[in-house]
Amino acid sequence: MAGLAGVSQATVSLVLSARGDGRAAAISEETRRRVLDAARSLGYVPDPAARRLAAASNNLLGVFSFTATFPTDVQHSYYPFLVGVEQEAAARGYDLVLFTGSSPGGAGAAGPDALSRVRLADGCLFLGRHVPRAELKRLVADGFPVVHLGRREELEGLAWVGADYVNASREVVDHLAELGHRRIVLVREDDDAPASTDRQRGFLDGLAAAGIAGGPGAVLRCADPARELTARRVGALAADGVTAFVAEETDTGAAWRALNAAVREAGLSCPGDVSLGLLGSPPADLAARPVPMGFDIPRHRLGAAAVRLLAALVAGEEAHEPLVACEFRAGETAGPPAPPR
Amino acid sequence: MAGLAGVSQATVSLVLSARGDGRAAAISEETRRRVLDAARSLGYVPDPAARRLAAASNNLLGVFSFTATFPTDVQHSYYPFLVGVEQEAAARGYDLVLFTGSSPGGAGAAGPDALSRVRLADGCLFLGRHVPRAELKRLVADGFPVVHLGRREELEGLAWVGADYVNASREVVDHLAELGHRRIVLVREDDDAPASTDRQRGFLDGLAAAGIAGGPGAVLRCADPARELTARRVGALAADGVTAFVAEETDTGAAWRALNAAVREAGLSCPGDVSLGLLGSPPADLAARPVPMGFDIPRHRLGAAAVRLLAALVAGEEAHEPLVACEFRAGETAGPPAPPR
DNA sequence: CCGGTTGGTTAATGCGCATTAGTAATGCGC
DNA sequence: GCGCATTACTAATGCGCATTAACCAACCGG
Repeated sequence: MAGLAGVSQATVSLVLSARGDGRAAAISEETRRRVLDAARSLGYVPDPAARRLAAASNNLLGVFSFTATFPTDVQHSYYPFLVGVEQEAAARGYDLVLFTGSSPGGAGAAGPDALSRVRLADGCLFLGRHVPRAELKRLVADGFPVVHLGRREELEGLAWVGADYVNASREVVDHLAELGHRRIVLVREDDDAPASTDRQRGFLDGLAAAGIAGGPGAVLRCADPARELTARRVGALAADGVTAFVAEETDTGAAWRALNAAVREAGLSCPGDVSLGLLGSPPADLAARPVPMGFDIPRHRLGAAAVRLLAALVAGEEAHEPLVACEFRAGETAGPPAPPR
Repeated sequence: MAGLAGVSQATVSLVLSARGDGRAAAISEETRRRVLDAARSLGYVPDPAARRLAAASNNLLGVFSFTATFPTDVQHSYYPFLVGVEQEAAARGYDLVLFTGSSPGGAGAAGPDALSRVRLADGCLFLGRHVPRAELKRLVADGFPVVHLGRREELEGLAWVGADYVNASREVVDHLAELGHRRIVLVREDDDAPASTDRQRGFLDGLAAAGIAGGPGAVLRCADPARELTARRVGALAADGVTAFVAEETDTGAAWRALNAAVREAGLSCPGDVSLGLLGSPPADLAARPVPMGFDIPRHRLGAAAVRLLAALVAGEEAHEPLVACEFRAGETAGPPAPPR
């Protein structure tokens, strides 16, 4: 231990774990220097496990992902989140521990104690849908700082950050309303995930704010968009006065794909005859022109927000606003409505 | 502690940390069951920090990158390596610690002790060119297990893994020779990085093996390929009997770009009039058709190899072969040479 | 010259576990 | 019935640190 090179042991601890703020502890400048020098020359570093055991903290934030953190399929990865996570963690002086949760062949994956390794860090961020509830609940119940990336309200007391789909969807409708559209239809899939219901709520809010009657016809709920959303149906709606369509974003992008196909087949031009909006980002294979009007989920900001929240929890502070605003994207698929015939 | 619910304490430890293999310790079946039941009903989980403290190894592998690990610019990131690193680490039961070395605003970034945090893990992987030599040397000298991703021979005793450019480049030439080409020219930039010289060596080896005279004209070294590699020059070479060109891969892809442009301008068709090879992967913006003949650096395998090597060092074993073979890519830019006129 | 005070340092304690030496209980042979 | 081996468990120790009470020196006012 560095104590030999210097003078004592507890002193080393006092020097190395000196809190930057507040009272600068009772250590003479000379001693401090001696200790630091010795530590450097010996390459001494306090053992994080010991630090943690001794009821302190070790400046480590865990990241536990239930799909491989670095999947081979980059498309559906958490990479964009991690960009923000890493930046924010670095800015706050934390290092990251990647718990390789259930990677292919993952080690600690199986057992019920897979999650317990996480306690090695000061707190932990969870990514992915398939987090075992029981385990997570225990962590929360034990007062271990935990933040879930993505909305997660069913679990009492679990902190989370998510994107504000309601307001973002509302902005899309606002935009269409400002352009002059009075008949707008939402195409969504038949799914009750919060991400879907949030978007619908924002959509309806937007209609209401614009003084447009929602009515049951304003939302098209399709179990199989590709089959149900035919060119004929879209054509009929357009003929009936609908001038704008909005589709929700999902993993598959089915609603958006079907909507686009139907509009094209119906012989309608996009910004000209009807305006289209996408409540999210386009799937990778449709990312090229034309850029859809809609919004982007600020994944890196979400990651950063999650770290901020986690850091606050670790520090014993209270949680703040968990919703992060999305970024409106003007795109090229929305314009003034065609004059009625 | 679960001891109360059961009978003792050390017994709990014996039960819970029972090694599956070997001698099943001296615990009666009944006691074992009692302990397990109690543990389950109390939701007891051994504190990993304490375990590590007592066991003296923490199953953590460090990853220290001198550019942000998750850069905003995904193109030039270490992401592909990390895919392999994570998989291999997971497979071996290690967790990863990301030392946010010099991320923008990084915390421990500045000080000379930035690297010493690394000792927290059982060993550490280093990515990036700008690793401070002195610090690294200290780690190595102290016997701390260190592996550098990318060739690094100047530092005595530093373990590293790298791609085998020599053999990969040679294979490219072999392929051309088999197709019947007898006059092949290498276009490279004016840089003495090992990645460049390795490729040239492999190229020359390939020529020699095919019984083709290397001669000084076989290698075109350009400080500024875009300017020096004109259509006229390429045309002249082709007229002189050169039937195949090979370009080295660099960050910018300048040599490959210039070669392609020159061939096109010279009015030469690619697999028809001349064959082209790229010693590496095409830059992202040229990744579409036509796929160049050449080789791919198996980044994820490199990452995995690095972890294997590091794990071996941690276990006190000796290092193995540091070179990882590249994958030959037939592509669409090479064919039999045009018959001489 | 003494009690009081402050600044600087250390000895001692405990975090929760793995490990090892040691104890109690039982079985076995002679 | 006594030694001796086995089996089943426990007491004790230490991992490396943070923390805290305690200690020592010097200094100060009275």
